Amino acid sequence: MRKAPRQERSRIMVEALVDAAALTIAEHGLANATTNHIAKRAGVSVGSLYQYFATKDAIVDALSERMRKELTMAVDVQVRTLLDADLQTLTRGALNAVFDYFEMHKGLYLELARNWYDARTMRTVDSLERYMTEAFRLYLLRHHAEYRFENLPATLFIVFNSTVFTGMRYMSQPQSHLKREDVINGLTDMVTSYLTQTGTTAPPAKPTSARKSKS
Amino acid sequence: MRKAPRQERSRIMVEALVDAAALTIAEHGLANATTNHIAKRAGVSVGSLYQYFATKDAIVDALSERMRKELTMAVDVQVRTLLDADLQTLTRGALNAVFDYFEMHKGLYLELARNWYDARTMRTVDSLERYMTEAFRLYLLRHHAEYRFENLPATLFIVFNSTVFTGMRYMSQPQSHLKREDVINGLTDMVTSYLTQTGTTAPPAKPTSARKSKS
Amino acid sequence: MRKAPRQERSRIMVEALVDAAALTIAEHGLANATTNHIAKRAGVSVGSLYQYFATKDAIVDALSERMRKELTMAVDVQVRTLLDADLQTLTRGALNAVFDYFEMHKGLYLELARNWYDARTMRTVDSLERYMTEAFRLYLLRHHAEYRFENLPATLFIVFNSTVFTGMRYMSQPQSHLKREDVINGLTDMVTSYLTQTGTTAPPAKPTSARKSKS
Amino acid sequence: MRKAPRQERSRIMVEALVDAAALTIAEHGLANATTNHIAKRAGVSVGSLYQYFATKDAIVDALSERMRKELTMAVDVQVRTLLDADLQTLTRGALNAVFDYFEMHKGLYLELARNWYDARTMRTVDSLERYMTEAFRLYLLRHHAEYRFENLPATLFIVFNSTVFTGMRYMSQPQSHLKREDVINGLTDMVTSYLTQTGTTAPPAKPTSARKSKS
DNA sequence: CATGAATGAGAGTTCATTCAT
DNA sequence: TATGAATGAACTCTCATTCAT
Repeated sequence: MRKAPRQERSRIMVEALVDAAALTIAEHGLANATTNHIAKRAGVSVGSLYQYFATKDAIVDALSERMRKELTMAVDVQVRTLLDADLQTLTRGALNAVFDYFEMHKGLYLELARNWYDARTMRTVDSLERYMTEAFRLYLLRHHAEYRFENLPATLFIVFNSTVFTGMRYMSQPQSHLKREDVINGLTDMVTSYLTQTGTTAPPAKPTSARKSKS
Repeated sequence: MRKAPRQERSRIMVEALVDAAALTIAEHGLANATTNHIAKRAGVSVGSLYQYFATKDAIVDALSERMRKELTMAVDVQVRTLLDADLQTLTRGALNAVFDYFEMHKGLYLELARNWYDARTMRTVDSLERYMTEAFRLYLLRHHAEYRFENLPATLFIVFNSTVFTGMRYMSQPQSHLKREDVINGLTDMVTSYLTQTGTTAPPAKPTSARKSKS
Repeated sequence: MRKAPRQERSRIMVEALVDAAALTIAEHGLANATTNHIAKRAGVSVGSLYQYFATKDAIVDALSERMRKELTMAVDVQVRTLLDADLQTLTRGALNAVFDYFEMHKGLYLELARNWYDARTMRTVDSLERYMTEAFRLYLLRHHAEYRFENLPATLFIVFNSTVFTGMRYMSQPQSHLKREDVINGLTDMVTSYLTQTGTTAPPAKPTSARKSKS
Repeated sequence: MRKAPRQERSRIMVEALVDAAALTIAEHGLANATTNHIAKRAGVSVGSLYQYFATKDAIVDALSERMRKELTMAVDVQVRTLLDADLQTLTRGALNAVFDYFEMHKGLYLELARNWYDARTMRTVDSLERYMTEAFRLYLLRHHAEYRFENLPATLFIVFNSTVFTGMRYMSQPQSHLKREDVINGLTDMVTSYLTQTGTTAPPAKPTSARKSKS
């Protein structure tokens, strides 16, 4: 089966290197993961590493990208399955998918997640947010009879970040006195009640901007 | 007692160094901020820096600590003032305090916030969370007639992290198409509706794993 | 098996670095010999130095070790050859070997010798002492008809240190008004007369310094 | 008694600093004793230290010098007392004086002694050697009927260095299996037998390299 | 293409020395 | 004079990156 020799080999090498990067970062932390560590772990020389990645950052980027793809896929599966379920079920499903994914790679991508805000990973977060937001938007549109929003982008931004970061923080703690189930339940409740609420947004009844939100 | 002798001078130097650290970190990022950069920015020599801080980490710790104190204080003022207000007003007040604080130091502490999960800053986050959680708990107890919770710790964990991280993410973006007001309103709504909801927590009425849920 | 591959190159580099260390230490003194100096003198970068030695101390250790091996070997040759010679001949032979060795590397290891007492080189001295002591002990046992000692360990300790340090001091002086031959002769006489003496050890006949020594 | 204010104060300060240097060096080792340590230990500021000593080395020099003076004095007392005693008694007396001195300051000057060969302390050793050599020479001259030497300088050089360095090495060891008494006795015997021997110096009666030293 | 020895700028930290108070 | 905060050159060691083999 000696087809696709070049490209195939190359792809395998890249995968192996990203794997090694994941392991090394998980073990030593992002800051202490050296290119030599990674190369050795991948069973190749540093020289080879630089044949496939121009820069150390390029590897981390690739790892972020892979994480993004996998996470997206994991959520996507849930969302497709639950497109017709009610909001609560969908939310819980999506959250469970995310929690599962992180737990599956226990600590593997966690260190990466910890550096979430690195310029490097910023792109990845943005991309992830775009996808999730879009998915959620589609769901909401499909159920437009039930939900109506004044400011959909803001709502989605809030829902995405609240759930993702709270989940990430939960899983970042060595051990928590909270049970995973409770966190997921809480988040689900919060999101559900937020999205299905009947009323009252906007400025406080300060001097009473008196929005008679009959809408 | 001459004017501002020993201790005063020392305090000023420490402040200057922490300021410089904040600036330098904001500009170069936490990882690339060197002790020499910081010292130079503070207008002193590295030697002086090490006269006041035993270690590079010690400076970052000091900066974290300062941020924690200031943020805590900013929120504390709001909370005390609004102890008798309704939940929505209180939430909005607290959120505004946090947003104001960060905007006041625009980018100053932001880079620090970005590295939120560093082992170093972890302590600070924990401490902040403890404070905020306690404040919120007191408020809720004072209004126990109105609110009742099954799992208060989980609820508070979720509220704290959702608001803080969403706010932080919002302000981390160079520019957003969302208006600050919208984000604050959204968060406020979400928290309010979550805490005042009437029902339904817990496992979905999943007919699956055969929970005898008659639903 | 190409010519001198991995291991050979590595061995050469190590040798070159130890050589450079010897030169640098001889020139600047142990305390002022920096890793950068040593690397530069060896014609390589600091990085390379640290590829072969984990620590600055590791180089000095290697240098000490080399000195120990060479010195031991030099003396060993003499001792084996002269095992059946008389004590005077053996002593002179051993001393000449040591003097030759140091003169051969004129000043090369001298600075190292000067720091003889460094914790670092202490081990080396101890090892050297053990070897020489053992060699001498074997010689004495072989000639037990002629020599008899009350306190052999003490005797050997004295002989070893007296000859070695006196020799070292002699060679440490930029120039001396004494001739090498005279020093060696003197030491030989001293050792010989000490080991072949007939009598009188131990505390002086303290009470009554009136030692009946008719001599 | 307010006489000699300037000079007296100055002398006291110098003493205090040298004392502090001795303690600090004994505790931290010569290489790790900083001027700040020494000044603090002396209860003054670094600035003051530099008022009395131009350089860090100057303090070490002063300490060496003091050691030299004290050691010389200690030996001098013995030598004067024993000028008419026999050689063995004199030697033992001198050795005991040296051993006592070092033991009295257990470890205080030991670290300094360890660095005996430092350019810095070289002078001191030389001076000490000159004194001891001279004292011994006087003794020998006084007893010229008994002792006669072909090469007095070489003999004295050997005796001085053998005894001093062997003694120093003995006391440098954390603990030795040899008893102080045995070492002193051995050295005494060695010196005595060396100086009172009847014959045979010079090249071995080697028939070998065939130097027909008729010359 | 693979290798891994070599590079060297740069990081954190120390400490002898100075000088304004 | 005494002080001790300030200095900054120098040190050890690291690691992303290159290039001869």
